[in-house]
Amino acid sequence: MTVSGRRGQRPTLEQVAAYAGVGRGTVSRVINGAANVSDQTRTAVQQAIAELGYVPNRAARALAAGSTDAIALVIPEAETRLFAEPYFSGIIRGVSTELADTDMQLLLTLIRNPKERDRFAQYVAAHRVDGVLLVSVHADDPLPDLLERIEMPAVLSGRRSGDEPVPYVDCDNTGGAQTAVEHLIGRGRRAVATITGPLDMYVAQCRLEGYRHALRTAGLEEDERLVAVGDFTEEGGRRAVRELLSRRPDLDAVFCASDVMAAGVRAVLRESGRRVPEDVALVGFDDSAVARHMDPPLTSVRQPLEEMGRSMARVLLEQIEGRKAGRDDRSSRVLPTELIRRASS
Amino acid sequence: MTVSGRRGQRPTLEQVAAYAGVGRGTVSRVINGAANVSDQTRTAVQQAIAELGYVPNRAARALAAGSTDAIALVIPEAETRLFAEPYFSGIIRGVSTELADTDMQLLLTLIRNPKERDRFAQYVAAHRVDGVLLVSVHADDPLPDLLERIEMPAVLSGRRSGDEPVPYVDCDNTGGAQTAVEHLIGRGRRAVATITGPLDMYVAQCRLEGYRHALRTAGLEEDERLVAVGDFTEEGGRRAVRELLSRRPDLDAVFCASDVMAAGVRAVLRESGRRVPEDVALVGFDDSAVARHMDPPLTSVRQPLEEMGRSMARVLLEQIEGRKAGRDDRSSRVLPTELIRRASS
DNA sequence: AAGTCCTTTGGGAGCGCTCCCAGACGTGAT
DNA sequence: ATCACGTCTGGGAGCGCTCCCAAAGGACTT
Repeated sequence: MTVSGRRGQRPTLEQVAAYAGVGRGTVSRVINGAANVSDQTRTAVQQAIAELGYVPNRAARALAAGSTDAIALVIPEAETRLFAEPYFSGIIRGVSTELADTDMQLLLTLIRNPKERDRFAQYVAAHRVDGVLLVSVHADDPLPDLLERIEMPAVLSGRRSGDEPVPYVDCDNTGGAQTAVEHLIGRGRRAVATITGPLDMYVAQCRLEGYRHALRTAGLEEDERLVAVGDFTEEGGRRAVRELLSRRPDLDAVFCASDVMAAGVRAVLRESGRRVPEDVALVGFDDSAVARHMDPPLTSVRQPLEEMGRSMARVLLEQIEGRKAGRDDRSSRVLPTELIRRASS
Repeated sequence: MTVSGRRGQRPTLEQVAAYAGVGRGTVSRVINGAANVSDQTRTAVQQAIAELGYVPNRAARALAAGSTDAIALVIPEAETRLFAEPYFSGIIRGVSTELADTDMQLLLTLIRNPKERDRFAQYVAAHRVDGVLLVSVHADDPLPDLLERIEMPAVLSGRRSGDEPVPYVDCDNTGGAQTAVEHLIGRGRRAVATITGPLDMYVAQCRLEGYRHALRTAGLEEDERLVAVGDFTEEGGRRAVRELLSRRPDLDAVFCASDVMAAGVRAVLRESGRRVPEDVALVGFDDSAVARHMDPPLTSVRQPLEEMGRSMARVLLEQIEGRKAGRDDRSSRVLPTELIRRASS
């Protein structure tokens, strides 16, 4: 009899059991940390596992147990380019860190078009993953509702609206914006303008709300001519700031809802002969690479991306765990932001 | 009798077979595109699949077939921060694109420390994936050799040395550097300096070689005082350019082996009262976000990241396919770079 | 001494698929 | 009519695990 096993014959549960002189069930119990195993037996099994270098077969486990030990991280492709890169990799890093101690696998899925979305939807519906992490979904994305319907654990990064039904992890956009604007006011600026993101995005609404709140708190006038709607792109920032300058040429500070827009603003200010920060102070949002390398370096609101990633993973794992135990562990989290002060303000 | 199936009872192969009035084997054959199925039967089965919304169970398939339909993308954590971000996400995007038509899954693994590396090594040894994509491995990383030993298909992004034994996909670093320097010379610069990466990295050696080659071709002197060793960081760029300026205050161009170093160089040049590009022309490498947002925008050598990712996936899939068929399909690829001209040169 | 309960254990019965063998059927040659 | 050969098909065996039931044994009680 030759050893079968079509490739790199790894030991199986059965072999470990035989080696340790116990039954299959017992080894399984030891591996899965079930109670009801005597210390003596447990030790013997653990030794057998170590000596044989046994590693459970994931596919077999998944098949038998009906779970997959994998979660998917879904990233809409469009966002990847737009949102400054740190967002993307920061979140991944956090998620990965949190998963390192688990034996959950991280499945990366970029969704570029409706066809791929449908494919993923089907994939998820077939229960190929235990949970889903959705990065920066749009308000009209059908995926969250689909997941809800098939009772697939999910966590969003960011909210689609004020009363997001799906568990999420977000940063305190309102508070971050408010702090930024308070900072500008604290530096003596009085004509503080803002360039928002697209206002159909909740994140943009929040940052605008923070701006308004800061002005109100400081007792400053809220001049609508100081508010311009942008779209998170550099070109959008350019356009918006030109608008602002034409309406209120006396503005002495601009709070941009993203660093990328701030880069556009900076360029236009230079063209118009205004110095930063002497004539116009500038603050951005995201603390991206762009901010650090601008001239002068841009003060910006930092999101705790890595921590957000970790939280997302944690919240998702709890949800999965809870579902298994028949509970309903759904929670969300909002993390604080931090103002990174640089020379632009 | 109620329907069993512990969750969201998806149809199984068996049920499809019953529905179509054929045997299990036949359905399996249709799904896997095997020959020897009459058109009539095939059509009937396909219809049954469509009507029942059948999706094969991956775990079962993996268990029965001994393959996993998944490949791992491994990223050493250290690199994530260092290498400008576009690298990371560009490659991922390409890989993902190429995999979209396959039903291969992409597993993302960040490796932060030796412990995690060992864990991954074990994971791979247990054949939990069909292949591995390694992003920017160091010369002393034991992973490639391990993979070689256990005959696990693998592809590297970048080479560790001139005669890389493991299949790789790289960009033409030498050619890119050469083009960049030729461009500087073409603009009338004669004292062209370079700041290299750490010279124990092959990529740094190549870019230096390209620099040298361009000078030689143009018949310019190769003054060692015009070469400074950097480390791909901004601070390293600062230090290196100060060194260069002290040795050759008359330099009129600098080719930096990375954009990030160029950012440091730019700052030092400004401090020293030198204008870019009037006094000193500047070219970087990577075409990262930093390059676009520098003042003036930085001319830089672009790597076709997305295409590299696609190639990596393709090369790996061929290798996996080949191995299945008993062949040895190992190939590597070197892709061309492109000089993106901006105001800095 | 018999009964009760709890802890610990072994192993059967699948999970849903692929692989492969044997059988059914058809075609053409003898 | 018989045989050989090819094409197509059904279904058994098994992948390595988890789940769960029943049995074995020990500690107490009555």
